[in-house]
Amino acid sequence: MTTRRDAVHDTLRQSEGFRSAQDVYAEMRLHGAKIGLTTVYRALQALADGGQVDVLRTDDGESVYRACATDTHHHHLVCRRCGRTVEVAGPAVERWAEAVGSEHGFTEITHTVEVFGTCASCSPARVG
Amino acid sequence: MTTRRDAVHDTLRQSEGFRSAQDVYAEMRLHGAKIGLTTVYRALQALADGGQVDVLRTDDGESVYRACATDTHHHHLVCRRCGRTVEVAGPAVERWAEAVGSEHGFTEITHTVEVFGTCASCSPARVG
DNA sequence: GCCAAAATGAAAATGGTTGTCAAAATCCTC
DNA sequence: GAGGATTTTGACAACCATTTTCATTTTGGC
Repeated sequence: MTTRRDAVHDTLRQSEGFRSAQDVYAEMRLHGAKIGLTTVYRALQALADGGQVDVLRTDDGESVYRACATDTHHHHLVCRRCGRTVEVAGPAVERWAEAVGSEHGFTEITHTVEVFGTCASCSPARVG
Repeated sequence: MTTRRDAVHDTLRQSEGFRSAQDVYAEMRLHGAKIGLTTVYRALQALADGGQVDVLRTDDGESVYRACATDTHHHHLVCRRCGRTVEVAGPAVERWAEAVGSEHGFTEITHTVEVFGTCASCSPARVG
């Protein structure tokens, strides 16, 4: 058996960064794995559910997964002109979110943070 | 009617938080506006493109828009079960966003923060 | 008024993700 | 080890937000 989940997890481990479910599926097929798309999705979800992989959404709304290597949670700084994205860490925000949540009796707190700005390359350029 | 874009922008201004394109569309129709879903999408994109509205993705991968408020800036703490919303201020976050932005050479920094959690009334203990 | 460019919108297409459900694999019980 | 319950799997359809298409309408200039 070796549940397909392990295979999926394995494939993800072999990848450097984040991969979409479709990517993982395609790669597994390339390697000759006999697996269905549905199963890949389910495996990924289960893995994410169990905390074995990290999930995040791309700007396209696509979910991408990464084998849990660095559990460093981070956010994105996005240039509103060129769309360039920089990954940023924000321990202060994490703490703030937690604090604000429990302060109001909320539990299982998660948060979404998006920082928009105009990057250096676009800033000096004339606007409009 | 000059451009439907103004109508869309207007509708968005009347909303407190983030609204999905579909929401905006539904609301406009309720108000009797004669507009198509396609146009709402296009207007929202143009608005976002011009920096008149902020965009972000929900956990569902749905795009939500908010008119650029220059008023009192605050964030929302949303219960993922009952949808209850609490407005919260986060000076620490504001500073963090600014710092992180300029640290990477970004200017005109804005940010969106949404905190999700389970409120006291919907505590996990009751989940069955 | 007329023509050209832009805007509009209804419907169809797109595409990632989820649901369905029957078949196959696995586990448990005897 | 056999038999049946349970879980997993996967092909395919269903979903649904978003995008594209394309013909029609509106806007603007002359």
